[in-house]
Formats: sequence, C-alpha cells, structure tokens
Amino acid sequence: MEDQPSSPPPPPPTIQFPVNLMKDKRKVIDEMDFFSDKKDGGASTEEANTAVHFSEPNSMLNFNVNTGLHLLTAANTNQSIVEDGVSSNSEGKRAKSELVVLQAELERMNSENRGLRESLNQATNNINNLQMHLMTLMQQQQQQQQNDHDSEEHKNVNGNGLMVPRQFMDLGLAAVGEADEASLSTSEGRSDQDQSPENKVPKVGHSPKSTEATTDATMRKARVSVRARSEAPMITDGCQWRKYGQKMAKGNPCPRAYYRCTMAAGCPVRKQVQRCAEDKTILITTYEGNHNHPLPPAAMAMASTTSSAARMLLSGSMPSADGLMNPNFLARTLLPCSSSMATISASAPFPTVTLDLTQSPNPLQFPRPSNQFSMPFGNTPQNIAAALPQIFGQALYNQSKFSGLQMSQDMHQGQNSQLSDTVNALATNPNFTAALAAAITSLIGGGSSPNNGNDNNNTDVGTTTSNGSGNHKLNSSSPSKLWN
DNA sequence: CGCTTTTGACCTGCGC
DNA sequence: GCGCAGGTCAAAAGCG
Repeated sequence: MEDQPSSPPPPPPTIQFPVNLMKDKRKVIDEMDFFSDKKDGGASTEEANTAVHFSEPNSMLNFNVNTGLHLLTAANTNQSIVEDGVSSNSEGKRAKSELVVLQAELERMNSENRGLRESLNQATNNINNLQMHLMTLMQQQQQQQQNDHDSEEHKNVNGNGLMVPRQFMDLGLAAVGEADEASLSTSEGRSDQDQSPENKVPKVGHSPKSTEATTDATMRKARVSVRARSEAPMITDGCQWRKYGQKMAKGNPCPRAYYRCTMAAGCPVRKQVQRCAEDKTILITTYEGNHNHPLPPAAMAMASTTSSAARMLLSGSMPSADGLMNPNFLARTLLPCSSSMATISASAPFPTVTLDLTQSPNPLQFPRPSNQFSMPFGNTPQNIAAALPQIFGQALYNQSKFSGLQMSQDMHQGQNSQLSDTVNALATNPNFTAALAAAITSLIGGGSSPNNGNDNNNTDVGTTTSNGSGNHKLNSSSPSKLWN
C-alpha cells in the first residue's frame, strides 16, 4: 500500500467521463443558482444563468469576467469597496456574502464530487461485470481448447492414459510437457527431474515431427513477464513460492531471485524476480511453467492472466497462425490501445510476453528492449493482479479477432455478439485501459474494505500474496504484508 | 521441528 | 577446449 496515494478517490485526470455526467453537473448548478438574490441588480435571469453556465469550471474567476452584466457579485462588491474605501459595515456585509458564496461553492463541489463518485462506481461496476463475463467466456473457451488439445495428445503421444486432467489453469499451454511430466514422474524423484526436460528443449524438439516438436518446445518455453513498480520484493499473485536460488545477472546490479511454486508438491511453476537495472523501483517477475494443482481464487487472477498472455503469445507466434508472425501485428492486434509500445519477443530464446504495468497511461514513457511485448498501464503494485485480468480480458478478446481458435462462434453466438459489441466499444477506446486502471486504483487504494477484494470485486484480484517468506495459510483475503 | 532463505558449488548451453 | 552466464542444487543457517 505504500505507493498508493491515499487518495479519497477523485477520478484521475485520464478518465474521460461521458458528456451526460457533465450535463448533470450543470443542472445542479442551475438549480443551486445561489446568486438569485443578486440578479435584481439589473441583469436579467437569463443573463445571470448564462454567466453561471459559462463559469462552471471556475466560477469565482468568471464572476469577475461577467461584471459587464452589472451583477452584484461578491467579487464586484469587493472591488468597489477596495476602490472606494467604504466603511467597515459594508465590509462585514461583503465578508458575509463572500462566506455565503464560498459555502455554496463548497456545497456544489461536494455534490459534484458525490455525483462523480457514484458515476465512477457505476462505471466500474459495469466494467467489472463485463470483465467477469468475459473471463467466464475465456475460461469456457480455454476449456474447450484444452479438451481439443487433450484429445489430440491422446492421439499423438503416449497412450498410457496417465495423463492428468488439465489443470485449472495452465501457463502457456505448456501443460503438454510439464504437467504430464510432473504427474508421471510422481514425487519420488528429484523435482528437477520433472523439470529438466524443460531445460533441454532442443533435445526434446529433435523428434521427427519437426513442426509439432518445435511448437511443443516453444510452448514449454513460453514465459510471461510482468513489469511493475513495487518496493516489495515480490508482486502479489496469490501463490506460495519458495526461493531456491539467487544469482547476479550480467548487466544488472540487482540480483535475480528464483522461486518455485510450493502450493503443491512437484508443481513445476517457477518465477524469476529481478529489479530493473535502469529503474530499481520496477520489479520484473517472469513466470514459467504451469501449475499442476487448483489455485485459490486470489491466485486465479494472476494465473489466468499469465496463462492468457502466454496463450496469446503462443497462438500468435505459432507458424500456423495465419502467418501472424509479424510481432507488431500481433501486438497491435492484442493491444490496440498500446500499439506504439507493443513488441513481442521474436528473437528471445523463449517467447516472452511482457506486461508492462509500470507506465502511466501516457505511453512512450519507457522505451524498452525489443524482445518484449509490453503494455502501458499506470498502476500501483497492489493493483497489479487486479488490473491484469481486466487487461487481458480485453486483450484476449482482441486476440479472438484474429486467432481462429477463439470462442467457438456457434457456442455462444448470441451472447458473444452482444458482448463483443460492448467490449469492442471499450477496446477501441484508447482511454479505456487507463480509465480502468485508474478506477481500480481508486477503488482498491482509496477505500478498500478490510478484506479487500472479495466483496466488491468479482475477480478476487490482487488481494493475496504469498511471498515465500512466511507461512501463508492461503488466507485469500488478506493482503500481503509486502504491500504495507 | 518444520519450513524458508542464503549462498557457494555445480551443471549446462553458448560463443569464441 | 575454455570462459562466461544462466539456472539449479543442497547444506547450513535463520525463523516462528
């Protein structure tokens, strides 16, 4: 919670409120009309109202501007008093009227504030609902894909029937190799025996079926990297991690830490955490592998996001994907709102999606290595997990526009078309991501409930952390101390 | 006592 | 073959 501005959540400037909100506010001003008693001074009602209308953003200032209407505003009075040097009696009156004006202004501001907050809440709720809807569809789609994939595997690979049901979530479609290996090797062996094949992809990949093998290797190596500003040693993702190593990496004074998921024995998921060399407030977390166990809701947010990211990356980077190898095309398709930032790993040893959560909504703030696919997103660390599903809800939808394997049209067609329209509208709004981030930020950071996350946010996001440094009894509603 | 972190050693891949 | 860098192991230490 450290770098969360303790804001009583006034909407950040990046949020573009619909016009009707402003109309509402103007109405309020009309109704208040706190100068009505002074209109007698000569200005017609119409003129006075016009003056107030124009002065909406900065009424005090504009009262002066409209002195041509001979309104007896406080400011005018003040002016004349100063000029004429009138008695203290009239000065008292002036002070009184000033007070009245200020009080009225304050009241107006307050009501505006309330209105804005309500609107924001409503908008956020709507967005959350949409995102939840989207996530549900995504999961259905993932399941279907996995089913398809599984049936293919059964045809192609060992028919030993030992295949474990596909995980609740898998990162990067990698389950083909890792999950099965993990499950097949049981827990008796050294855990890295399960994982060693993963590190020997070229050997695995030299099988005769070159295309398949290459794809498989690519999938196993898929990584999702999350860049986020955080003072904490790790970002919140809801899983339990155990540190198993630390290394100094070349070109970076900060050590790189290696973590392994400890939520289940033999879970092959690992992550690397390292601070950015250029900006040490930026934490780079790289996930690799897929969980072989169910995840708590809190972990689902990040997990489904990273898996979605990996899935997008992989489906887009596969040679079979309609020749969509052009990284820029892929990135633009995934993230139209951040196209200028988006690159995707084409030359990296393994395909890597980088989710850049370090940036303000204003893009181009951080040019980054070309082998990363990044997303601009103003945020705070505790919002990372919260933000990701939303981002990828959108991204996944965008992906569905070019990837042939999405959302079987016959399946949810009616549902989808409606949803698609809505999401499309959102997706084409360049401010959407920023606005969403800001809204989430203000909701979580500004007035989050003690058990933050589960009550209002359907996504259960960003509320738990397992940093490996303590006994995490999966209290899925307690924010990590890391954020404090 | 059980779990996690630390840290030096080891393994592996890659470029020269 | 050698050196380098990334990644992992595992014994020791720390912690609750």
